[in-house]
Amino acid sequence: METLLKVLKEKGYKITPQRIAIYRVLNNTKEHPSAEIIYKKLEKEFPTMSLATIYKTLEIFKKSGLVQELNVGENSFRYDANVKDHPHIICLKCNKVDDLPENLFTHLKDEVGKVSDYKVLSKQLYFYGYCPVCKGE
Amino acid sequence: METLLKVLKEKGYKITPQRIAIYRVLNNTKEHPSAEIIYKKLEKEFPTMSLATIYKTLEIFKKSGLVQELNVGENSFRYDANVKDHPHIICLKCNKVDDLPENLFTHLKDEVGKVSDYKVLSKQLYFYGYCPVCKGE
DNA sequence: TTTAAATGGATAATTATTTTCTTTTAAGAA
DNA sequence: TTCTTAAAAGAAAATAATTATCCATTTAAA
Repeated sequence: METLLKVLKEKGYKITPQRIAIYRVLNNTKEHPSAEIIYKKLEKEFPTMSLATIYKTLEIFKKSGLVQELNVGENSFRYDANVKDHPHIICLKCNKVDDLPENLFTHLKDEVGKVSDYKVLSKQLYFYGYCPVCKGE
Repeated sequence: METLLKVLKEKGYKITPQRIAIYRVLNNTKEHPSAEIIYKKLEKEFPTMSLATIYKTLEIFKKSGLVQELNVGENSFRYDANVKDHPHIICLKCNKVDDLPENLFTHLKDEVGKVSDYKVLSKQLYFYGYCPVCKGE
């Protein structure tokens, strides 16, 4: 949370209750919520906050490196306050999105650089299957 | 192309000029076009074809395993007639999407299965950077 | 050739996201 | 602490991609 305050100040953005709340939601969950979900989680505490504020805030967070945007193949984006480069795994039945260990596959970027002629900067790795709960059904 | 005819027949879908044309576009390109792009590529040949037809057809192709849908982080999907599980690399400047060799990283699914308690079925690997053209600028 | 079922095309409807505009607020200056 | 003001919030309208609906037409199987 100090991270949030420090970064916002650094970049010249104002520190507002809404921004703090949105960051808190993201920082306290492992579930990689969408804008809509964040909105619902905060509607009791901030009854007047609009979805536009969520989107604008997420945009700022993204630009500032405070969150990363995930594209797991749904019709909306999800957000993760863990900005370290780490893979995700998605349950095809319950649509849960879990983290995978960050140290898994750290070497892949270099290998791709060798075979591709691209200057490789980042990656997004998504695995799909059935989660521990759903695979038993 | 025989694949298309065989699969459609197998699954009980009718073979129509539009479907053949859409599959032809996808099968003859490496550029992973979106629905919109496919639409534009075919508008001379099929001036009356609507975008809805493209979307409906892509849905059928997807369900039938004739194409795969890519989610490279844009606001629209891209489509690939190469349904083999292979990684992609996206240029952050010109937005080109290239294929990476299929045999790269075939073992990853098993490794994830070991550490995750998921039953892992598939994966999507996206790398980001600058393409050979753009990296020189 | 016949005919039921599937498809295509036009259009309206959805859904996620972005923009616009007005009011409110955070943060530094006085 | 109060004042000032640019930035932010909120409401509502606008976009853009995608999906659904409806009906005339086409396809494929008998």
